[in-house]
Amino acid sequence: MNLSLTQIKTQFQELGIKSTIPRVVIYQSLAKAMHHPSAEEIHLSIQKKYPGVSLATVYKTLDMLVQKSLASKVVTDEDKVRYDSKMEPHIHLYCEKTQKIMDYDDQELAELIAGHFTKKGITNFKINRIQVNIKGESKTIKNK
Amino acid sequence: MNLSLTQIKTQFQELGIKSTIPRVVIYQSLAKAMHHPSAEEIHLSIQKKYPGVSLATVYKTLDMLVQKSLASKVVTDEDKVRYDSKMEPHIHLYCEKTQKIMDYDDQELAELIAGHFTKKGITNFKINRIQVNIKGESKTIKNK
DNA sequence: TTAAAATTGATAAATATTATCTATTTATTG
DNA sequence: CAATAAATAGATAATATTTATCAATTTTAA
Ligand SMILES: [Mn+2]
Ligand SMILES: [Mn+2]
Ligand SMILES: [Zn+2]
Ligand SMILES: [Zn+2]
Repeated sequence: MNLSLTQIKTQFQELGIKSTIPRVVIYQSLAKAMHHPSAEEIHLSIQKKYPGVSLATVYKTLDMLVQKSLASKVVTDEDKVRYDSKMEPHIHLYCEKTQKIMDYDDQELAELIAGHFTKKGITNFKINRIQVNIKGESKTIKNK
Repeated sequence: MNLSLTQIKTQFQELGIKSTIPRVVIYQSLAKAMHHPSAEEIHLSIQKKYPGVSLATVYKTLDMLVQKSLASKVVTDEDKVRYDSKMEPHIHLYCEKTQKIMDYDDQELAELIAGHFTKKGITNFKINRIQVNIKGESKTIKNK
């Protein structure tokens, strides 16, 4: 999602988030990224245009965005958290060869699962969110 | 799962794993644990009976068990990997209040999802494993 | 413009995990 | 059972990621 600086400032204001250059730039970079970047990767991505922004600020801003529900954490087998600005429920495909994460939307499956738990809930547990993660291998088309 | 030392030794032999006291004890502790322990927790749990075993050995052994498919990693929002010796596919319930992980078996749901992807596969992706994680709150019965 | 409050960046500290390396242990052979 | 080669363990250093600290700067509102 390519968001303009003014779009982001407006969004921040609505949520009571104080607008600062680091915050806006970090959120813009995350929103544009399609690859579920880590804090380090976001820090690198803004280095050229905004060399002053520190890694600590990137971490603090990402935490804040998660708190405000503008982003979510994506954990993987690597010892490193990645972030996602796509907040609509969706499935993650983890490629075990490349470690890449792809988004996958499947409304039909979402409804299938939701329906299942509507009928047959879980005893003594209040469901807030159901995440489906699929591990496997992405087939690159251009081979052979 | 409560496994005896001889049971474990036999299992190791079958898989070509060299039997050592640390390895057997670490695997036994993991297999007995119901709470998806971290390396640190496993290290603590064996301290009394086997004070010599180092944390490095716990990490190395857990990696080996994952490699040999006797255990799997469980990642969470905490910056710490947890381990699971239950290798049959199952669902994890994450309590957002207590950070506890519970196992939940739902054969019906597993078949529902499997059936869905049999009919309607994912383009350019080979599915190896489907994990369903449910986040929410465990309702303790004894309140009120 | 001023001032209070929040945020930043520099840096130190904390955590979790991995690497290194020698001593010990294991499994195998005679 | 003793000897041996190979693998593993434990001690500890190093690495990687994330969090905490705190003075200086910036933001927002008055
Ligand atoms: Mn996900
Ligand atoms: Mn870490
Ligand atoms: Zn995503
Ligand atoms: Zn489990």
